[in-house]
Amino acid sequence: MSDFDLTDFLPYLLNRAAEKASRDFQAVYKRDYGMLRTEWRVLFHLGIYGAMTARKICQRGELHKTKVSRAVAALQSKRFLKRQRSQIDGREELLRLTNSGYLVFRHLRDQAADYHLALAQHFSEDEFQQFKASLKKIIADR
Amino acid sequence: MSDFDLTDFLPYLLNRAAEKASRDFQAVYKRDYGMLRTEWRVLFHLGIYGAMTARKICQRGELHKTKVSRAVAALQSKRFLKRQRSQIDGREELLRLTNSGYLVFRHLRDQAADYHLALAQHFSEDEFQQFKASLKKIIADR
DNA sequence: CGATAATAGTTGAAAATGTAACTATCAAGG
DNA sequence: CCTTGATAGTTACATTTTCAACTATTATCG
Repeated sequence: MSDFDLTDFLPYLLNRAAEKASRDFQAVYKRDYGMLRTEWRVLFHLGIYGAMTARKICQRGELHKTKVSRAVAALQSKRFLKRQRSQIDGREELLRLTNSGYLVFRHLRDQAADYHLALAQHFSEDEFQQFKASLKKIIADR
Repeated sequence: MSDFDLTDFLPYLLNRAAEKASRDFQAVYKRDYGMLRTEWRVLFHLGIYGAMTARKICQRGELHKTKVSRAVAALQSKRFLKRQRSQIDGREELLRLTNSGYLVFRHLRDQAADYHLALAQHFSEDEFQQFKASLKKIIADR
């Protein structure tokens, strides 16, 4: 019918691979903590890089501020983080994980590391490095 | 705070790369034809592989049947495809692009090829082949 | 044949997302 | 200071997606 090969079209491949990886890993944070993808991302940003404002999370993760705003509200209602209004700039809030939020982060971080390792099994060390480098090229491309 | 590197976590990288590629290419089919991602996928399946049932599209593209059902309805209302109830199995419908649907497919296929080429520019031939092979590994992994 | 189960596809309600408009605070120039 | 414009974050509304229940048809097996 046509010689265009869908299974070679990069956006299609990327989407299917991402959907698959997301579904697999989502199973963990959704089942165990009822979290959504953006909540997971926010939790990880705070867990890894420490307390920061929502704006910083938006910048670092290229997430829209409404997504982050909702994720923060959800994480707060689960008591995984606290907000602290800045004394210097009254618009900003510093977001900081609570103890239980940090425990959850560590649990999920370990699960993530396990899953990452399981995926890496499919590749040689070189292949895997190159694969990640290629993905970063796509992301970095403005 | 933690030595886990988010920017090296494969599901995260995959998601960001996929989001970026999707956003870029979505601009074309959304702007020109008001189509959604699943509509685009269904159109491409029919354009490339010829007429088939919704069920086949679900299987081939790993799409949920409600998504496909709604995409088919949308494409039909745009007059891009026709349905034909099977004589053999009264539950099935054969989906077939109309002439205008096929024209749209060809236009988008060309745009896709262009975009694909633009992405490929960032890689050597070998890198690009390897990149696609890696993505296929992820997808194929059951 | 007739009951039960399976399959193709649709639909409605709930959840999630995107877009734009909104509040509150800060910055800069006159 | 005071007006205008920018920024941090929230909210409302429309669009999409997901999940489960539904209809209609075919398959299986006593």
